[in-house]
Amino acid sequence: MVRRAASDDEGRRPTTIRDVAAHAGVSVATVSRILSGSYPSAPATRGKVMRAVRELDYVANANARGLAGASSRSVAIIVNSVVSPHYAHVAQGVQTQAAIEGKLCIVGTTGGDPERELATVQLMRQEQAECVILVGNVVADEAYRERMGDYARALALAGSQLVLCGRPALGPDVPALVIEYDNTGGAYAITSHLLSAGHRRILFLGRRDGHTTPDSRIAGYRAALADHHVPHDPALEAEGTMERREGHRMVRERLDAGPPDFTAIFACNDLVAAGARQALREHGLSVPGDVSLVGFDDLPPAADIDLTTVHVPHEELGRTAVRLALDRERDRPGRPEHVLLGTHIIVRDSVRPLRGPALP
Amino acid sequence: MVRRAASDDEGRRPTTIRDVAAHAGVSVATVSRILSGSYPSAPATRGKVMRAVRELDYVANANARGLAGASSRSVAIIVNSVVSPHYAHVAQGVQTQAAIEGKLCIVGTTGGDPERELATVQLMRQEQAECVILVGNVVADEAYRERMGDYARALALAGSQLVLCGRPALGPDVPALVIEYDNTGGAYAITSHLLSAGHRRILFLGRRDGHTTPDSRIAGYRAALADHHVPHDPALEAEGTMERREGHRMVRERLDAGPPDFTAIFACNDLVAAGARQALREHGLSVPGDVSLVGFDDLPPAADIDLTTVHVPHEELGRTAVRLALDRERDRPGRPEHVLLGTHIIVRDSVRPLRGPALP
DNA sequence: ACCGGAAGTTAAAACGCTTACTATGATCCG
DNA sequence: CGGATCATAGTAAGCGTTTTAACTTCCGGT
Repeated sequence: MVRRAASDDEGRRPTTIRDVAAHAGVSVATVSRILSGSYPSAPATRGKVMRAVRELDYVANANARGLAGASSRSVAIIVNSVVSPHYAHVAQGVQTQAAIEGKLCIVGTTGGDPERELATVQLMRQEQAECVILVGNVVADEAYRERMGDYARALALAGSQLVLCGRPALGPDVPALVIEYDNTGGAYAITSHLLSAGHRRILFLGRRDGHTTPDSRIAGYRAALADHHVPHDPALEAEGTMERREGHRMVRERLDAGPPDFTAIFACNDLVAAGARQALREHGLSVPGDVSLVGFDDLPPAADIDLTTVHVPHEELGRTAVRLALDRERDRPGRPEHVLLGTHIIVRDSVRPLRGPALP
Repeated sequence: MVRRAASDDEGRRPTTIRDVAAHAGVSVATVSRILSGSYPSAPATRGKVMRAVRELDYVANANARGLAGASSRSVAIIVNSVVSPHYAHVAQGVQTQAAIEGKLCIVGTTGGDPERELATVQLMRQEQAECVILVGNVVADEAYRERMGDYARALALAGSQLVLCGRPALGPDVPALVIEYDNTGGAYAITSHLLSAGHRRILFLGRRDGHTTPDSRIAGYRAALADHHVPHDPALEAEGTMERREGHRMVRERLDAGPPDFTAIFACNDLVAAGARQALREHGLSVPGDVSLVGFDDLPPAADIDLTTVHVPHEELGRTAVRLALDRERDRPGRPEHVLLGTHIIVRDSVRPLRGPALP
């Protein structure tokens, strides 16, 4: 059986537009036109062609289609990892909007490695993606910026478009769309929330100089402290990545070293907050009874642990990225090159006002 | 330099292999062969070509490449949603293995709609994906099975391959790879775990007849009850979908109606368990103090809420799907058509033994 | 009766690449 | 030293679409 199928091979080649044309008794050009729909055609012809398509179970070859002229109808998204809720939600937005626009979505992951990111961009360029969306946090290394700038130019030259999603612009002369959300503003707001509750010693979890996301969040934290005339203690800025276990580690190490010298914690994201919360409980401290805790992102773990946090419009970020990138009237004066989406606090049950005078 | 290269052509058309050939002073065939690496070539020629590629910043056109013979180098994955941890983790596995095999990954989402799923498979067929991986739970509707069977055959005919990942086979004559994990076994094991702790009235959360995943999990639950000679009370099977808020709803409605008539809960997945836990706490019941709680999946929410659950090898599922699908020695006798990956219990802190005689 | 043009259709030229098949020297054996 | 062998490189024929330009009809208007 299998052997027969294999030897039939030349006969069993997939149906092409030529087969459809022959079956319907028209030319390939007509079939192509009718299928792409963008051309007048007699109803009778149309009927014949559609029937042939159904009978032969014909599906167009996307490669040939892409080659012959029409754009490849695909958008590319590059993320660190698909399992991280942050990226997943942005990806979901991209997916949704891509589907609406009739494009499909190719995904690349980098594991946070700039080298792999660059390589993946090249891959997407090969693939003729209509736009390449880069999501998230990255090292603001100079050599890297330059290289990415080159790629942005290369993409633009090829009629594609680089989109930076949730990360700062590369430079004024780089042809890239930037869709950001207000990291600093959100961090400022939630730090103020803690300050209003009377907290003065707020531990920041996840400082990581040179990484764009933590950098802008810590900036909001510092600005809020300054505006409230609370002295800034660098010792209250713990260094670490944005992973759950890092949140756990940072708090554990701190508590192992002695009793807490803070009354509240601002974790640079919800994952870190979840880790921190676990470490606190392991040391017999409750949230918010003993320590107040806030995060950033408003992603799944937040609701589960009743965390007050900053809501980030992840899906909208992705949708906007696609929508703007595909908005092909490039010359249209109204088309923004830089979008900043707002963030806002979600109050749950992880912050308690500090009783009595709380000055250090 | 750049200006010259651009003005050489009438417009800013992207660099082609012909440009590279001209620049290097060789034929296109030579460039093609050197780039694909699958051919002997003199080191001198190779050097010239590589330099030209670098100088012109040439990247091959994947569409043309796919058209001209070489396979399209892409695998397709179709999931309900990218944000659900379950799908995300499988997708991660697919991504990883695809990257290892040098393929890229195109993703489609269906939102759980069978109609959209079918449409997306067609889209992937157009795209000439080397395999199409379908993940997860689905209604076992007969008409749907038949249509999917047709698609499986169409894909096979086109040299592609349908892979069913975490869902049951379509039928004996359907050319599809099936990668499952042991839902029933896992459910049996964790139910036994509760039974061994003395629980006799175990509430099952998430019955949904006709949906493959809940069906097979509840089957394990029932089998364990039967084997332990515990009477099976259909009233202890609450109906609902696999979402967090549904877990919350099912438990809330139950507790609103009267005091708990159960001592433990088996939620059909971790998300539902998280929702259930929240509802319990809102009613002043603690886990595991008052009620024991277990889930299924071992995904992020589980660790945060200290949930005893069944570990599912999600990533491995995705990796295996890609690996097997691309294993193109179809005739190789050893190539399995059906793989069943094992599951095992992860014990955390959400189950407490029941004291004293616990017979109903 | 003739022309201009609309409507519908077609032949054929791309699109950028891979890959038989073919050509060219250089090397080697008898 | 003639022809066979080998290592490279080139020629050209597709791959399955889209699209341009051209070609029929078939009108109504003059």
